[in-house]
This record gives sequence, structure tokens and C-alpha cells, in this order.
Amino acid sequence: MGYGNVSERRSQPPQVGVSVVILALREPTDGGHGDHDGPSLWMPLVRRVRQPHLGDWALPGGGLRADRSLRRSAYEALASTTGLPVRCLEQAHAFGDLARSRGGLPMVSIVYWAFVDAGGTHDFAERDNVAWFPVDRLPDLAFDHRGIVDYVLAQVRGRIVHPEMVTRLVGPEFTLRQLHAVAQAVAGRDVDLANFRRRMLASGMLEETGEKVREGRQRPAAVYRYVPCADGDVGDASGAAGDVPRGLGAAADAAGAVDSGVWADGAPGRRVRTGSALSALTTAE
Amino acid sequence: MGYGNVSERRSQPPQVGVSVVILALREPTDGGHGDHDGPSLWMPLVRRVRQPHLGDWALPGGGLRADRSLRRSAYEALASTTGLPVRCLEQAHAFGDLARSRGGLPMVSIVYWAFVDAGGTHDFAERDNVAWFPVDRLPDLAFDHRGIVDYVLAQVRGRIVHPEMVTRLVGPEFTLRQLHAVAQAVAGRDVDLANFRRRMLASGMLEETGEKVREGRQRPAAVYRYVPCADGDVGDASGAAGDVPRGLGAAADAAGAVDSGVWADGAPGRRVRTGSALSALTTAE
DNA sequence: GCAAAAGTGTTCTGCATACACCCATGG
DNA sequence: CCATGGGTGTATGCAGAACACTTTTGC
Repeated sequence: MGYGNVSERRSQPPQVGVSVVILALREPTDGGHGDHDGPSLWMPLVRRVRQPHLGDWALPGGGLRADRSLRRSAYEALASTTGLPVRCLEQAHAFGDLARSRGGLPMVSIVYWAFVDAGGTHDFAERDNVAWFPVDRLPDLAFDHRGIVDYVLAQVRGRIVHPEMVTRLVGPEFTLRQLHAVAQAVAGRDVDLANFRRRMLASGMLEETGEKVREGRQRPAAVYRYVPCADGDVGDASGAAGDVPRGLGAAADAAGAVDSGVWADGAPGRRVRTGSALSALTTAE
Repeated sequence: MGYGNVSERRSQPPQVGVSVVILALREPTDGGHGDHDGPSLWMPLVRRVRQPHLGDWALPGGGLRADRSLRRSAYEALASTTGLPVRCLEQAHAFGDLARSRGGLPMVSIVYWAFVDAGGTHDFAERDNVAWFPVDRLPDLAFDHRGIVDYVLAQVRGRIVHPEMVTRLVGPEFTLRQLHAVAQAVAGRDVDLANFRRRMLASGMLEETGEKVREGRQRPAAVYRYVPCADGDVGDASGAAGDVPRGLGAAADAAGAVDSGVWADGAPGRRVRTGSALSALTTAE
């Protein structure tokens, strides 16, 4: 079916979809590529299989469906790209400039970012048209996706030194050195170890398991687990709208339907067949 | 126009729209209502004229159109609600939970917030189904709009003490006391005047005009104007995604990774008649 | 001079940085 | 005992909070 004439198209809603910046840690290869010798941050991209920008690398994404929440849509886009376990999924920003759609239909992208668990694998399984890249050596990206990645990375880097953030990138138990290595990898800069230790412990959200682990063959390190502050009970989905600006953004989107008297009423949108096939996963978000 | 059967509906995209939390300062009425005696924060709501939630108050909003950027859509929703000059318009969050649409079709709302200039008017012009309320005494709202308002207010309150934020709520020239009163009104709490002064001046973004003004009949106060730091040149629309808040990113968004660039996206073509701070507007779109 | 507002100084505290230092362990 | 990593102590600088204080004006 066609899109009708120009004036009809104008009054129709633009394409709306979600995109996800997926991040995972990769253990250092022997010939480490980066400035640091610890783990480094990688992200998967998908190769476009249609015009415009055919053949270019782009962020994973998909269309919205009426029976999926935004977050769920993001999750499915994520899951169709990598099967790795999801540690964290948060909304970053919605992008909807006209200029960004150059070469395509007008498009609004609601962008999420996610941490997934590479679990020590050196080789990310690469399927279909998916490939992993170190975030500091990305190829040229389609549309304005490079700008989106930069935006998201700035957001993530600024928050990675907080316990509730960095602990999402490691397993349930960890040593402070592991945590530190992760924070450095994500932040892309040196972080003083001693001060990092103190900040983590001072947060009161780390609990010593009592176990010790020798990573090298020197003195064993204490093992910790993350325990979110008990006082902050949430559970209230009623009035509260999810994560607050700076807070520990664990919460999901709040919800709501909008539509107010002011608007020009909507015929239900046309269907978007944008996407890479989104596999229907049933998974707790 | 039917919606088709259930399975067809599911595969269709949900409704997507923008909503705007519009904020303005109101000079204290004689019988001040709040805790403070200074100005107070008010916002307009619109009464719903159709089901669901018919008759309830709701956030102004509108649908997306393919020939409008997100920001532009938000601007138009804003303008259709109040004719007051716009000082600031920024994206807050996209809400898209399934639960939020209870009583309506599935709905995704991309929420903006705005400062508009009430310009000393004690009476906000109320049209149609629009009415203004003090933010701390809102009526019951439709859908999850109350949660959205709370979310936005938390975001705004956390940032109002920054010069680039609070200056948007006052005219081009102001005294530090005026600025302080505004910050207190928005933050909803007492802010130490002496420390506020120092913070503002230390930011280096306030320039003394040389004039003095007597507000009461005591010692006249110095008048300042806001001058954004010169270093933050922008100009680069190339790689950057349209709606990205760019600007003083690095320093500003340590933890919150919040935005800063107010007019980043192409401003609406019809430029706002505040005339004030918008001189440097070059519409890139 | 007095009241009211403008504007300054001083102290205290918390936090982050930088870096020196001691401790535990395996070889 | 020594190399290596685990873990602690200490000095410094910055930023905000609290609050006492001085200065300028109109009456």
C-alpha cells in the first residue's frame, strides 16, 4: 500500500521505533588494543539490509507494537541481536529531528542502553548481520547513530563510578579490583584504585561475603556482593514515575497514556514494518 | 474506521504523542497560598473532552506528524495551550508502559517540559479548557499524568540552582535577589541567599550590566545579564543527532547525565516572540 | 540613627584527588 | 626476602551549608 500524497503523509505520524546501545565488557586479548590492559567496552551493531544506508552498520532496533511497552520493545530488539543475559536496560533519550532522517522516512527513535553479560567469552557469537566493535573504534554508522552512541556513552561514563551502576556489569559477587577494572574500562580513563575502593565501601551498598579469592597468586581479595539500600523501598507503581534524574535509575518507565483535549485526534497509525524480526521472547525484564 | 481484529491491532504501532509540562512563575497574590512569600510555580492543564477520562485534567499534548521534529511537536502542543513566550523547552523522558493506557488505547508519550514567561501577569489567560494550577496543589490528573509531573518536577528542581537554568525563568536582566527568589520558588525549599549569590557569580556566566535597581526603597541592587560561556561553541550539526542536548556536557552531567543544550534542536521556524534570549538562533532545519 | 536590603567573610563539613605507606601471601 | 597485589592513612583542594557580619540606601 502506498503512503498517499504528500499532504496526507504530512499529517500522518512519523515512523517510531526503539534503538538500543548494547554494551558489554570484553576481556583483554593478548595483543590488547587499547590504552588500558584491563577489559574493554564493546558493542554490537547490525548491518542494514535495505535502503537507505544499505550495508552500513547501525544500532539494533525495532518498531513499536501496541502490545509491548517501550521497555519491552527495547528488550526484544536487544534479544534479537544478542542472546547474552541482560544486566541493565535504561532509557536514554528520544531522538526526533527531521534532519536525522535524511535519506529515509521521518523517524523518531527512542533510544535505550543496556549492559549485557559477556561472561568471560572472548568471542562474541556473531550471527546474521551482527558484529561487535570496541566502542572507541566504531565504523561509520548509518543515519545519526554515531551521535546517539556518543550521547549514550557520555551518559554512561558519567555514572559508571557509582556502585549501583558498575555492579551491573559484573556477576553477583566480585572483588573490588574487578569492580575497579570495569569502571576504568567503561570510563575510558584511569581511576584511582584507593579512592574507588573507599567510595564503593562508603556507599554502604556493598556487603562482604566473607569469602576470599586469589585472582593472581598473591594475597587473596575479599569478595563482596551488591545490596541496594534497604530504606529505599519502592514497589509503588501507582503514582510514582520511574527513575529520577540522578537517582539510582533502577526503575522502569512509569506509564501513562497521554492524549489530551488539545490534539488533532488520531487515526490509528499505519503499520511499521521496519524491523529486523523481533523474536518473541518471554523473559522477565 | 475500524481498528481491525485483535491480532492486527497488536502488530500495529501504539499511539505516539508528545506531552508538555509547562511551568511559569506567578507573582505572589496578596493572600499568598504557599510556604514562601515569593513567586510560585504554576502549570496549565487541559480538560479532556473525550473518553477516556473525559472531564479530567491532563497534560497538554499532541500527536506526532511526519513533517515535525519531536521538539517542534512539543512546541506546538505548548503554543496551543498558552500564548506566553517560551523560555526553555527540553525533553524529559518517554513513557510507554502498557499499564498506563488503562482505559484507553496503548500510548507512548514523549514528555517535554518548558518554562514560559508569565511576564508579571497575575492572571493567566485561560482559554477553552485550559486552567492554571500551582504545582503543589494540582487536581487529580488523567492517566498517569500525575506521575509524569512528579518525575519532571524532580528533574527540574534538581537543576534549578544552576545559572543556565534559573536564568531562563527571568527576563534578560535581573538582580541576584530576583534570581534567588525564583530558585526558591521552583525548588520549593529555602536556599541560602549568600551561598546562592556566590555560586551564581562563581559560575562566570553572569555579567554585570552596570545598572542598579531599587526594588524596595533600600539600597539598590546590581543588575546582571546571563552570558553563556563563550567556549561552548556548537555549530556542528553533522554527526550530532537532532535532539541531542549538547553543550557543556562534560562537566554538567556527571551523575545525572542530564541535558543542557536548550535550543539544540532546530527551533521552531516561527521564532518565538520573546525576542529575549533567542538572538543567536539560526534555524538549521 | 534605624530598618531593610545588598553584599562579604569565616567556619565547618563532606567529597574527591593524589600519593605514600603498611600488610598478606606465594615463590 | 621480595615481588605482587590487597588494603589503609594522610594531605590537599573544592564546593556547599550555615551563619555572623559589614555596607549602602531611604526615611
